[in-house]
Amino acid sequence: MRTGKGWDRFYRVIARIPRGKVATYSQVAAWSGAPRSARHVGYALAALHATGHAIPWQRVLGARPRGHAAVTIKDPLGAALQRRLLEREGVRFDSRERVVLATYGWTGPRRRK
DNA sequence: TGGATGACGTTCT
DNA sequence: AAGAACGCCATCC
Repeated sequence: MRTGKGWDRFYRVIARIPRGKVATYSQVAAWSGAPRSARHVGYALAALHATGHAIPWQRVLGARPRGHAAVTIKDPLGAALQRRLLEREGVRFDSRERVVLATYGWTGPRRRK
């Protein structure tokens, strides 16, 4: 991608999110070492379109109150795709189109063992 | 070089 | 409770 390595940190964390689990933009930012840069995680993911990536972008959602997360992609088609991809791997959305992090949230990268 | 831009998040109305 | 207003800050142009 034409944006530089600044976003590789985000991609590295996102690439480790297990299938069937999700993380929020702010969590990815924090686990990448840039705790105030949640926006840039989304910005970095938007840039993936051109790269022929292998990043599980669909596993990153926007934070919501009470331990929930939701799709925040503005483009309706992209949003529908994200939800479809997640449901395909077992993530369930509630009646308000939100995901319960207690069930599907990734707990973050493990410290070296 | 500086201002605009956002797949965000929190606080204030 | 819903929506507007900010704060954030790497990248773009």
